[in-house]
Amino acid sequence: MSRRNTRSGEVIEPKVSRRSEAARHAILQATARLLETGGRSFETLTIESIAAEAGVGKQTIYRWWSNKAAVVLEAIATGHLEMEYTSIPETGDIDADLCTWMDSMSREASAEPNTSMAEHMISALMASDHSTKKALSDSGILQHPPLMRRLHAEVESGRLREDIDPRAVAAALVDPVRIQMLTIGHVDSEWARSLVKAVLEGVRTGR
Amino acid sequence: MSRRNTRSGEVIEPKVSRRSEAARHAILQATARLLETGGRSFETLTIESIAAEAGVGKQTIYRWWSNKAAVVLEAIATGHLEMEYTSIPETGDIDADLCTWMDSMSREASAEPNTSMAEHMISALMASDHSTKKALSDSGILQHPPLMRRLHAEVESGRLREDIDPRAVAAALVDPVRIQMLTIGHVDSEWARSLVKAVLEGVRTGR
Amino acid sequence: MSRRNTRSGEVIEPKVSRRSEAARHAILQATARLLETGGRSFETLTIESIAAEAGVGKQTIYRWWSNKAAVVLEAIATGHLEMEYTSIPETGDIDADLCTWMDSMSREASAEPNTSMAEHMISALMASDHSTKKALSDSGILQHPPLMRRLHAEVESGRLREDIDPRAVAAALVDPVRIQMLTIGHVDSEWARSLVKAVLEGVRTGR
Amino acid sequence: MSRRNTRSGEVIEPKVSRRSEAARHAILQATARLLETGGRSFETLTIESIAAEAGVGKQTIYRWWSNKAAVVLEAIATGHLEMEYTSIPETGDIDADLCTWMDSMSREASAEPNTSMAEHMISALMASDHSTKKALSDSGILQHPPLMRRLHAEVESGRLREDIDPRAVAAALVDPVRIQMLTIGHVDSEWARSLVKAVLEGVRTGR
DNA sequence: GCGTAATCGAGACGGTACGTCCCGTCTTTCA
DNA sequence: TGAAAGACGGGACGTACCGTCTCGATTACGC
Repeated sequence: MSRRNTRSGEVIEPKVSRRSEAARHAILQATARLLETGGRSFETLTIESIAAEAGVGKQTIYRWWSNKAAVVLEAIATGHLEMEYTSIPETGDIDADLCTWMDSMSREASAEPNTSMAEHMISALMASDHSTKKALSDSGILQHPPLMRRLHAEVESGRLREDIDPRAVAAALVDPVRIQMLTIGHVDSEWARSLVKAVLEGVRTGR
Repeated sequence: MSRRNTRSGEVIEPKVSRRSEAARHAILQATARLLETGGRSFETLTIESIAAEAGVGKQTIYRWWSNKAAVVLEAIATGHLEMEYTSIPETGDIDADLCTWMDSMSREASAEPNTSMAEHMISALMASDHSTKKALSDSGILQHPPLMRRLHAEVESGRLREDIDPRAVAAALVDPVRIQMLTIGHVDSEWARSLVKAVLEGVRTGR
Repeated sequence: MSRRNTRSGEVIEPKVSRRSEAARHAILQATARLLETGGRSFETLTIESIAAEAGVGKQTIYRWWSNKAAVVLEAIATGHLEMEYTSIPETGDIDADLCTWMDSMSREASAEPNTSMAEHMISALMASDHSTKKALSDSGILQHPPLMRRLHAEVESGRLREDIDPRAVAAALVDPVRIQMLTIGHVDSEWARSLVKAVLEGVRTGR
Repeated sequence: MSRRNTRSGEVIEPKVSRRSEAARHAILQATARLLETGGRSFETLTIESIAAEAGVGKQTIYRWWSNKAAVVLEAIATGHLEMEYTSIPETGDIDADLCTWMDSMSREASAEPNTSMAEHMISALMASDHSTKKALSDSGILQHPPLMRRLHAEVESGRLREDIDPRAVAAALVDPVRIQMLTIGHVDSEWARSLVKAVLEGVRTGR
């Protein structure tokens, strides 16, 4: 009964992918809404709640995403779910700026624990398969863009060395704070000061 | 919590805690077994599987722990579930030692992803309530003891500054790697080299 | 951890089967309610609707019954779901009585089609496995008790032969009507008259 | 239903029914194939499986039939799905012939239960709407043609009465067996003998 | 050493969510 | 424009666990 040949006999790949953009959008939107204002964390977010919020059948989600991690990460990648970066003060004193910035991050996290975007993203990434991880890491979202910008600016004005990968420097500054907040929930000011000092001045002696 | 009064009016500390040490041990043991060789990650680990594996009623778990995170963390704290720390080479060249160490960590993680103890522990900590977090963080397990030992040794031999909190230094070295492995699954050698350089030498110019 | 031995060393069968009679009752009750007054036929009856109506978890149904047919049949067998038999007039004229009885059955079925108990039961039986069928057939419910009673009475008063299995006679009278109503939805009076005549007088000639 | 007018005002019979005979055939064929050798019963038969088996879009089925019952019944009515009637022996002894015939039916049903054509047809009829039922019942397929033929032959040769509707007699013989097999799955020989005796000789005494 | 009360194993219970299967409708593309 | 393909919103499936509960049986203590 079925045919898919041209007159000339070749088999043609169907155009297909009649995927509904409306449904896709509704799903990502709903995911963002639930995580941002629906009182859901990544763990308590469910496929069913997304489907309900989006007015969509569950199957429509399962058809295009392998699990909720994939949905959340796509919501992040597409900007439906916006990352919130604590802004870094710009007094010119990089030491002080980084310390106050870390304190701010800690304070914000303490205010409403277990609901930060970073937390959602890390949970989602941990639950993802390799290819999904790759895609998002390439996007650079993990690198804390505001910090990267500041580091680049400092390098350009000659206050920071240019022979060290700024991505590594950013990681050295931000990841300890992230881990601290994920696991302990807050950051000690004194500890933060040491961290900043170590990265800026180096810990090796005798130079 | 409950106290009983004798006829004579004194308040007596209840002997209580007829808690079965055998059951407690069996539960922590089973938890360790499931996570280490049972093919379970923290997410797929269930209270029911622990109870079954331990030959214990579910209630016995719920009676003494508030959730599976608490069980896992106690298993870690008591050593039933042993943390595995990639050992740091000791060639005397701290730069090279840290770089090869990071490469080793990456290689091990790539070998069997999503099953490292660190991952289980972070998941468990994220799922815990505040007091449980506090208790474990105080134990120092998060600080990577081998690295702390090495840093202390270097400080003592005068090769590293002693005016910087070594816990912060350890975090600056190990947490970026942890985050990288949690989220991306592996660590780039070049990036690791930059990280080590930054922390050891500092990124500030013109000193 | 687990033990189940007496002091004397024998292994004891646990008393168990702590099955909740309340739940069992609620489920059968709910099933009956839905079929009788809930506008549900066997096909449109769902396990979920039963569970909801009974205020019970789905698992509690699946734990004790293999499918909805088993639930329905148990509801019938235990009397939670009562069979409704059109009553047979008793004018003494067995021919006329049976004919009016058949007409009544047809009229009732036409009134509200697809909802008679007989229909539910046949559907349920068709969907059952062998052992369940056996159990219910042994109960005699399929044999139309009022008709059986009448036939026995007629035999005793000598108006019907006693050398023929009354169960077969009942079947010869009632099953054609049932099939007719299941498949066509009503019964033709003339056809019914022929049926009664055939069974009462026999169709063989020359006796 | 729709008509078109030409410019010249004449009413033209629409060509209509651009319905694809090939599709129609493929659908009925597929239905038959699935029920006969595809291991599907009426309940487990799905529109989607028919469409897939026929290489046809689902819509093509829904366009022309109201539900799967209608498809199945049309497959029966058009002979795509052939009814299988156990043949009646012809020894001349009508009593014995009917009894052995019933035994054969029972034996066949026991061989592979839940898959007989009769079962499929009854299920389909139960699920149909009134008009569909009417159409099929008028076709006479329900009356077991081989039995009807035999009864007519017996009447013609004067061995059976001609003043009783043979359709009712056929029903009295075959429907109890059908019900028995639908619900219990087999037929007891002794019971069958009684059934035949009752219908042939009648159950009334004293004539 | 005897009664009593906490703890134990077992697992049923009311629930929530899972991921799958179909339903019947709708939309797109092709011949 | 009919038919194939199949995405869509929806509803039910049967399963896995949740955290609570009840049930004897088994201690270990205080009298």
